[in-house]
Amino acid sequence: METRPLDTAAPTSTAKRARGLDRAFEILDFLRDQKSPMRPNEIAVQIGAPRSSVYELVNLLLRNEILELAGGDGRVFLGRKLYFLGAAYEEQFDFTRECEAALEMIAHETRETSQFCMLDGNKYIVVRMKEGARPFRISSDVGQSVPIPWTASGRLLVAHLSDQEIIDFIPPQDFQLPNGEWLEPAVFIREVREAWLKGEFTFDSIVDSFTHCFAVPVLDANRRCVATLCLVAPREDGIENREEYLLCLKRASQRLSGQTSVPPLSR
Amino acid sequence: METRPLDTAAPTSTAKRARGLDRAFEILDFLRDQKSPMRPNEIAVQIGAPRSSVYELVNLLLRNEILELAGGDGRVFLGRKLYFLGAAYEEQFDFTRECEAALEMIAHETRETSQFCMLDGNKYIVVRMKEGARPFRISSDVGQSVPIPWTASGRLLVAHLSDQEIIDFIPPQDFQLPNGEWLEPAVFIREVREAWLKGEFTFDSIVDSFTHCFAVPVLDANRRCVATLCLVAPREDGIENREEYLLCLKRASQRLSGQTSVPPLSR
DNA sequence: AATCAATGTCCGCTATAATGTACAAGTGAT
DNA sequence: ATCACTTGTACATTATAGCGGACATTGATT
Repeated sequence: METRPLDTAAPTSTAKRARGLDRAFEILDFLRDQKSPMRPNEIAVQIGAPRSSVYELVNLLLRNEILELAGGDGRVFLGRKLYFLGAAYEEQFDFTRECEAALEMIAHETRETSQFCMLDGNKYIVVRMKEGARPFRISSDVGQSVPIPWTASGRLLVAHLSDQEIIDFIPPQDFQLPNGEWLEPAVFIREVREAWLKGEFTFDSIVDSFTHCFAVPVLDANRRCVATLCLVAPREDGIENREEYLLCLKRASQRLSGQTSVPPLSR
Repeated sequence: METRPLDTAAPTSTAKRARGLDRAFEILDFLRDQKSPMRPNEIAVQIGAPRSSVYELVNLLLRNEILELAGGDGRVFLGRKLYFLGAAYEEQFDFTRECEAALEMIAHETRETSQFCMLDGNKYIVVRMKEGARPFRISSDVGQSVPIPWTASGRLLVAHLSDQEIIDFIPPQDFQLPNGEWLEPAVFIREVREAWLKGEFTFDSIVDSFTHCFAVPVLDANRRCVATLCLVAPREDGIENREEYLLCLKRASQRLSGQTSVPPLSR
């Protein structure tokens, strides 16, 4: 019926005149990232957009209650309407309940921190998290965007793409790990394929130096990985209980997979 | 430092060429209302927008993951990104936790159904609800838009507006009650003023014929009504326990009011 | 077969939205 | 007092986004 040109979702930076809609969502994403109200001018500067455009868009978004004045001094932040729209999404694809139950179960059996993760555009994000029995400082907060190659889940979340698509999909600079080293895309892709075959991926976290990460895929009706369940454990614990932990994760993911309540992956 | 032109929020309907952004959010609101995936063509027809425009916008929104393919046959629905944005909003104005606690408390003390309500544009909506001990069919679902004059909470939610602003704000046809009768705007306004003075409004529901509704305001730091707590009880129960219920509601609202976690009302 | 309605695509026209630029006002440092 | 900087507003220009309308498919109904 159609085949989208596969625009790589990237808001394309080279365009001379950006489209209002794209700019608008760029603003929203930026605010989400900042996690705090900002002034239009500041937004314009930071996202590298013309001031006049940003002012106009911000006013439009305010009118629609997509943005709200917040924090005084003309600062704006994400608005109530987004909350309502998000709630409507959640209601339609009601994965949160089962998801919460799955995390609960994992946390109960393993006493470790467990997470439910997805892709947001071309980044990885933690959608829900359940702290383990002895909580320790986890590097990635809920809702924080993280480069895909930095994470165990990342190996599974792009498994439905071809090699070339993976290359095109992930921003090149995201292959630079937090320690400065570069991860060879070919190596990453090999890990992706292996992870998909085994239905799991585990490694010592790249982001910190004391945890071991486990990830297993959550599949939609078409057996595509739309999300992951993962588990973050202190390294010794992780190594020691490896098989038990993996089994637990897989049991949980099995229960989630294929449910109609899991949102399908487009394309 | 500035005074926004105060654009009266009206999405201006007379415009010849609608702005893409407005159309886009019109689509999103429409989908929220429908609560199910729809085809672009159908959307265009129902919201009375040019087909070509809607197709273009839908594609743009798909690219940004604001919409997702869902339900097959090219149907689209609200997308994951909206969920993420909504979550970010919720985190910033973290009223849900206290709110949930307040509802819990009310439900526990009264055994009746309690709700947390706000304005969504120029409509009333139930943001959260806690079913009472003996749940009965409540007319208004969570997330459903309802005309302001139909609800007890409506009397409080517009209390910060002047008479004229109230008239301008509420769509004229919303003064027609579900039974077909017209509520005189002047009468409504009088009720608004009284409700605000007493810090409460109660009446036999207009929407159904067997419940009595109680509403009390939740105030922000500027003492403006940004939300309401309300309680829906069978009529006899409502009349009988009137004072007790009101007291309970007011205690709960007191705890919520003025918290920084309550989102401020713009303008 | 023929007709009609519903759906998706394509393309040219033009109203207008995005932009650059100039201006004004406030703030703080020197 | 002067400069540098940040923030918000106003306006003219032009690239383009929204629109109308033609066309192609499909599937149901006659």
